[in-house]
Amino acid sequence: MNLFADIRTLVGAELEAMMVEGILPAGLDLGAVAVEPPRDAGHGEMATNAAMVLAKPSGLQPRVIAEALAARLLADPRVTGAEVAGPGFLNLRLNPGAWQGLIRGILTDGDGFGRSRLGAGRKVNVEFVSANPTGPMHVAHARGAVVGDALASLLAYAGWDVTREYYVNDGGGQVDVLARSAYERYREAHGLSPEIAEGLYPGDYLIPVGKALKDKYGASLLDRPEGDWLADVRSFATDMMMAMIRGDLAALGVRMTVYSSEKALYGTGQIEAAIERLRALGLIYTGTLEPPKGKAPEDWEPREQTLFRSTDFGDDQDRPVQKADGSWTYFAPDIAYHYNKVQRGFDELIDIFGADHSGYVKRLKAVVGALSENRVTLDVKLIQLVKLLKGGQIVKMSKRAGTFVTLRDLIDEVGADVVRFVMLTRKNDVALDFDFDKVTEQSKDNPVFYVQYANARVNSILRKARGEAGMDVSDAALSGADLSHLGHEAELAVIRKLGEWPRLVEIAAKGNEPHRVAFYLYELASDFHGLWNRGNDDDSLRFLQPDSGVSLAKIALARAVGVVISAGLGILGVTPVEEMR
RNA sequence: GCACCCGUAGCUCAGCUGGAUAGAGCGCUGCCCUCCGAAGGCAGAGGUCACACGUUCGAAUCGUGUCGGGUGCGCCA
Repeated sequence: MNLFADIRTLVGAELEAMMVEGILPAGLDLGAVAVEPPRDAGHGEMATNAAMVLAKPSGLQPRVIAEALAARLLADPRVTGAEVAGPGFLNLRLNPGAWQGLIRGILTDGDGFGRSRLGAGRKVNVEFVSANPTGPMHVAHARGAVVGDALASLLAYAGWDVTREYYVNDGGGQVDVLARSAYERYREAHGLSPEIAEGLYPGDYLIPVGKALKDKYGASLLDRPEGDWLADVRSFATDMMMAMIRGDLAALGVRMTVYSSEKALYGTGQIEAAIERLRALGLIYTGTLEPPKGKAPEDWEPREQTLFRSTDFGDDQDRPVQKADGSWTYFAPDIAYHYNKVQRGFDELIDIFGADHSGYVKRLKAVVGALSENRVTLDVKLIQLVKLLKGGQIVKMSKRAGTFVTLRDLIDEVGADVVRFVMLTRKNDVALDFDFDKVTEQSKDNPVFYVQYANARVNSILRKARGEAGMDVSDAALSGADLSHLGHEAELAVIRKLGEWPRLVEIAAKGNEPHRVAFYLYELASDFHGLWNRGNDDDSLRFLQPDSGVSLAKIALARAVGVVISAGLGILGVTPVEEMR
């Protein structure tokens, strides 16, 4: 149920009829006609730009179209006002009954109110997190994890068939470093002093890996050349790291559908096949790159390499798929991996990357386009940095010094719900300040608290009605309420906000922008708190009334707010609280 | 040098495939409340949307250029 869509349908039908009747020229494209909430509520409840966008193609004055359309719309019982304003807007007022009916729709549909078929069941793959399996997740990963997870939920809610995927980078040099680091901890477990050389991972989290290696292999790996143990230790340590990361993700409430392995692509011919496919398209050649301008490496020497012609797609240079020694660069298995996703039948691919991967976007988009004959789109969301603040100070993080803040630390300190909500209070391409002091504060400054508090108030109303008044406040009972009691402007304002929810879901899903949900929830909570506060001055605006019929209608409104907040928080992966403590 | 992102109120940020007088929170000013419908409420001041040109009936939004900040740029992933 989507009132904006309903009215848009009405407007479209009337415009079609006007074309049939010759009032408008036939064959006009109505694609740009929109029905939206006006920016200023004083202008009305809904506005359409139909007259303005059709003025030019029809050769008519906007006012002429608008007035003709207005007269027709007024014939619909839902429309009680239609005024031409500004450059040609048509501002509509709706029968209060139409808005009140929305409440009944929300109570009937529950979580389904706002669900959309926009995605039309198209298959989308959201690849996110993909942290290297070399240590625990830290805050830099957390934001990408939350954004990816919420985006996936949003798209599912809006009608896409969503796969959540983690690409495990277990095939490169960094897992060899992991293995060597773990081996030193293995020696340590045998009472030898570890030699954590420059470049190895010094973190304590590898101590248990060393012990586990000792449990499994005893002393059999001691004093053996690297070649004897590297592969085994690598595989063992990688598995333990992935188990730890899965635990971190679970603690954050992030679900994955699939874990794909980079290593598994090697030796299967998939990399070669993907490269050959590109070669057939004329996009792979052997050549020598120019040294980078500006900052040329000191040891630069020209080498002949296998290159991908990404300059054809706007990249600033072609990109090597093979190193000078003939082995694959990271890019090569990634090509194969994206080819694999294309072959699995996805219609859309979304990659969530850290902002430091920005240089990687063009070549990947080029690869996906080329390997799918432009059937599959790739959208890359770059996640900007998170700056941690504590007591007004920036918390400095250094991977080398081992002083980075792990995701677990963060969750232990403020809770997964707070981490998730706060990470979604910015759009992804803007840096985010995460202020420990603010996010745990119980005040209006803290959006997490403010939204949760609204939901808690809804539950408080339901509890009281059930307890003190002994009312039946099941959704079935509430949807039978006489909603004409909800006629006050402050109440209608909340209802109108609720009416925007289905529209917002579609807008957010179209742009792959889950943060819009968080902002919407804040606004809805704000309107609801505003209505609640007015009850302090005006008894008739309180939710619990002496007249049980009136009470039922007002409780229905509160419950509808709770339904939408719960649905929204569900998309964000935040647990709605029943009660503030 | 090139590519990508950002530049909106004193501060932190929204701004819905281009729409009306550009919004919110904090901070500031004034009034009210401080009776658990508690963890404040109401109102007000405050902006050449970095700058210039262009497209359009209409630009914070699209295009080009300039300035400022961030990130990245073969043999790491």
